[in-house]
Amino acid sequence: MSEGVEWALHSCLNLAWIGPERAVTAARLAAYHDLPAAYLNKQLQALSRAGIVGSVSGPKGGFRLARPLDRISLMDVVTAIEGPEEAFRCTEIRQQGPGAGPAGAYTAGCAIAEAMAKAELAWRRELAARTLDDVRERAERQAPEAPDRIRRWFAGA
Amino acid sequence: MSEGVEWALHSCLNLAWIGPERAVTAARLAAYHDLPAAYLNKQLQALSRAGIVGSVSGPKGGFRLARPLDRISLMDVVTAIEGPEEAFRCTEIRQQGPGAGPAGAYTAGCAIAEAMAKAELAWRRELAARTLDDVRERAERQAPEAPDRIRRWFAGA
DNA sequence: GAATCACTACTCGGATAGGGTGTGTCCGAGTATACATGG
DNA sequence: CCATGTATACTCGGACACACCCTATCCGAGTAGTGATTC
Repeated sequence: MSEGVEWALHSCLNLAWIGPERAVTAARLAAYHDLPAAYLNKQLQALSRAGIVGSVSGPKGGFRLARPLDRISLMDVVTAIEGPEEAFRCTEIRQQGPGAGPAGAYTAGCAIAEAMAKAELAWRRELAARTLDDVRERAERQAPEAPDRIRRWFAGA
Repeated sequence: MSEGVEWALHSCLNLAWIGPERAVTAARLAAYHDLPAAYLNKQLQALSRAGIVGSVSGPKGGFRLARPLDRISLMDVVTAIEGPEEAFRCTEIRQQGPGAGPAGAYTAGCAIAEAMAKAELAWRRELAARTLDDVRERAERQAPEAPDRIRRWFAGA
């Protein structure tokens, strides 16, 4: 899985802790975790296209969350970065070569593809059920001082 | 996900239908679905290393299943081809840059990584629960004539 | 003094190179078969 | 005729190129602020 997913998730949480009052630039979000600024910008663009964050150009510009954390699921972020394609894609090799049966015999779906799709569905269901607010809550329970530290750092120079 | 997974799964089912009496060469398995023989051979090697299939060299050589289908899970095949690494790997960017808190503050796991790992666990659990024999049964119910057709083709020239 | 306008500085957005992993191919190591040879 | 040794053909196994996508970077489009200019 793309590394950008991890960056996007952390950045969303940071944006939430900073608050929606002012926009934060990609460069600043990147500096906070020592990430390449231009590349993080690319990931944030993807989040923007997906409607997860809003963006404004120019001075005082930057990114901010487009909706509250409890309305953003892990699935939303993963889909925004990785795309909507399934990990396992059936290429219907059963219909290729001498192994292909009579035409029209393949009305039923490939049993292998179905089994793989079912497993992937379980994964997606789990991701869709967990919102970023759940993650935030757990993170704050583990490190209660983190939100303040983050807010202060981003408020400073 | 690697395309080899699909090939490996179909090949395992084909091997089961052919029967354990004689070994089948990678070239023949590949020809059945019009796949590049040398590359399918590579995937079968991975299955061999994982102990899913057995291999013998020389004339009359080839591959055959190392154990019955009901003792081979989808997870086994995926792990054999893709490797044991998790799809989402946490690089602990929360400990990088100015955002890093005091040393020793990170005894608890990253909440993001935990949530992603839980989803992936659901996926793995589903794959581990489904055996190739389940898939075979469903496939035979959808196309009852397929096993005979496969057996005949591999028996022929 | 206030309004208008041009200028500047700053940020996102997409277009542009580089590297690593999957994809595809090739040749050598090893073995069962077939055949020639000798008893 | 039977046993033995040898040559041979065939297959797996790993080493070797190629391609595509992720990673990383740069420059242009657009905007808010600032200052000068004019009424």
